[in-house]
Amino acid sequence: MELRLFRYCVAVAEEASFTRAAARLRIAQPALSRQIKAVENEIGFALFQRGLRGVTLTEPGRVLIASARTVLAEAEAAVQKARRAGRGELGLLRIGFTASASFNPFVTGAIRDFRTTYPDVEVELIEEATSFLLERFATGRLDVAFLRPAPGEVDHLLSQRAVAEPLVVAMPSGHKQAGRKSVSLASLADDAFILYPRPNGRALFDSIVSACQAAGFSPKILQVAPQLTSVVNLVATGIGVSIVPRSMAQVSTDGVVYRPLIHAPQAEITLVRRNQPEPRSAVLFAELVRSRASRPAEMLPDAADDRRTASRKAPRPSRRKPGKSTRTRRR
Amino acid sequence: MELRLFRYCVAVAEEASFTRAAARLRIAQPALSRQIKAVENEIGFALFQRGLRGVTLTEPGRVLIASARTVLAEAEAAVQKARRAGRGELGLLRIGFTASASFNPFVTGAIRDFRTTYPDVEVELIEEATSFLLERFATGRLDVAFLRPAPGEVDHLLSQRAVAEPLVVAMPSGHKQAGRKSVSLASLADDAFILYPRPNGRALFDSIVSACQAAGFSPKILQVAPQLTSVVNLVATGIGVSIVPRSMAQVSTDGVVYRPLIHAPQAEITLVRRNQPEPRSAVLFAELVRSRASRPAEMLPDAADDRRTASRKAPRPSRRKPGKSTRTRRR
DNA sequence: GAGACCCATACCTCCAGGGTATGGAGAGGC
DNA sequence: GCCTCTCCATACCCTGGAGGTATGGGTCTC
Repeated sequence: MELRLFRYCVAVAEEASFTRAAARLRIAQPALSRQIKAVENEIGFALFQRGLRGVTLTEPGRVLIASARTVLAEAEAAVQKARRAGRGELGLLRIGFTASASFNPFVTGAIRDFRTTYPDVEVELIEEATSFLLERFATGRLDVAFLRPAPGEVDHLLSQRAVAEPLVVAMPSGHKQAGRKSVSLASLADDAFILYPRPNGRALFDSIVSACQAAGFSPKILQVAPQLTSVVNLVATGIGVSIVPRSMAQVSTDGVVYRPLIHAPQAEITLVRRNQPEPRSAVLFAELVRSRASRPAEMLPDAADDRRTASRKAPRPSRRKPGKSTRTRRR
Repeated sequence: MELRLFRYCVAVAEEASFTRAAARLRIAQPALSRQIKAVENEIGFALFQRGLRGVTLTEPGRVLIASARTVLAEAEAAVQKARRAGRGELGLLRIGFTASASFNPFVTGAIRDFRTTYPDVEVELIEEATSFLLERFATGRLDVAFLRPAPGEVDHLLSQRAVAEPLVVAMPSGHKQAGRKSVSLASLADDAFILYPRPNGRALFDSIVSACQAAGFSPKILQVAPQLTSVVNLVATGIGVSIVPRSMAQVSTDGVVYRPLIHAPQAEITLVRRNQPEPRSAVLFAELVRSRASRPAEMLPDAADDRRTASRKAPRPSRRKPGKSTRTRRR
């Protein structure tokens, strides 16, 4: 059974006449008669009651035509949906980001912006360490990602600068420098540094270490925190200080204060995406990020909003559509 | 776009290979390649990412295949449903009956029985006077009906005897014969008779009149009741008596008593159906009625059940399926 | 009874879907 | 490094079935 036959049946039913239906279908009446007969043979029952003034539907005819209409409509809809998917307006986009990027209002704002601009694209959020994100790219399990790549780490992928933010010091509130308005790296030469493992995020690790070396010392590293958020908690215990991207200051933990660094190095967040079988939605996302990046942060209402609400209880009043979901994965 | 192309796309997606899919579809691989390419041209985007070891779906491909599967399944289901409709197991059956027949447990039992046996046949119940039912047959707006035809009235239709029941007297409870166990027609010679208009039901009217004449008198007819149920209410007012089918005794109204007639005439209910473009479900219904009619009433659990519950508040605990409905029309 | 209308049958045409042969490109084995 | 295998694409040919024309049969209308 082919859709053509469904179309013919519907036409005959609507015109209540083989002759008129054939005219509408731009085929000859005998051809139509034969095709309808073929359908009736396949069904095993007459679909039309041939009368003297046209035809009427039999009961199986009524039932078939009712279904045929929906089948035809859905077939057409399937093609349209595929086209939309081709344009990137519909489908699935897997967005990865590192824990440190997830606190950046530019990143969260871009994702939210994308979801409202393209509501039919299902967004899957994947928070993982840079190394795992890159592994996902290699195996095709990720479309775009915000991360902080080390030099050369993403040469095989398309990448574009998304946003930069200065690093700040996170220190116990009882630290001797805690009273200062800003802190120089050199003054932390004797402190223990809490960082997370270098393999999980080479770029940030290396830039912190090299900034210290530029300030004239090699940091004493207590490399114990698996997650970025646990770094802050460890700082709160007083065992050491840390250097984190400024947006981490949103995580206001009792016993931790954040202070700007004098001559602070910038930590860049890069948007990376696959280049070979690249879904169009990833291109749309990259374009959206690019246009956001070209605007100053103050002009981004979402980002500003994000910063204000970040420390509150429900930072994101997500009114999600039924049927659409934003899945989030963490390791 | 034809279903064949959907089938091809699904096969390629499932096999992840043009070669294997072609083998499964029993066509040559180049033919399949060409057809898929045609689809991709129509969509405007590649559906498959050609790799070295087979192919993978692109995003528009994923979207199309997901829809294609449901379209294919529904197309197949449409054919199956039409076949079922042809066998009478699915569709619409319009069952008519007169008011007097609607009180007969055989009739209601048969309808209920049909609904449980063929749950996918939507039953439309139409309660109208015999004359209107016959008019509906003439214009094809009815499939089967329970009625009491006058001689020759249904010769152009298929008809079969369904059930017979004796006539009984309905009289005011203060009537002088009310105390008797059974009543002879002759003893009612001086009473006024409440009947409904002859054109609405010639058969019953005529059989009552001729029974009276056989008993030696012409009834004085107060012909004022448009509905059968109002006959009973009028009897309750004390202005006269009536002769009704025994199953009407279910309508227990204060002030009315029913008494068997001595040598009571039988009132037959006939099942009538169209013969020309007859839906198969009407045949199934007629067969069901025929098999019920061949069994004695005592062996019909539904009928017995019906009689017991008829005078209660909710005579029919209709647990109807969602989506299916039993429509009822009255004039 | 002639004409109109409508669907069915008979027979012919032609193109699209399918087949065979072959090419090209990358992966893997020796 | 070359051969081979795998897999998809291209080129070209063939055939079945969809579609066209001519015509017939039945019924209603005028």
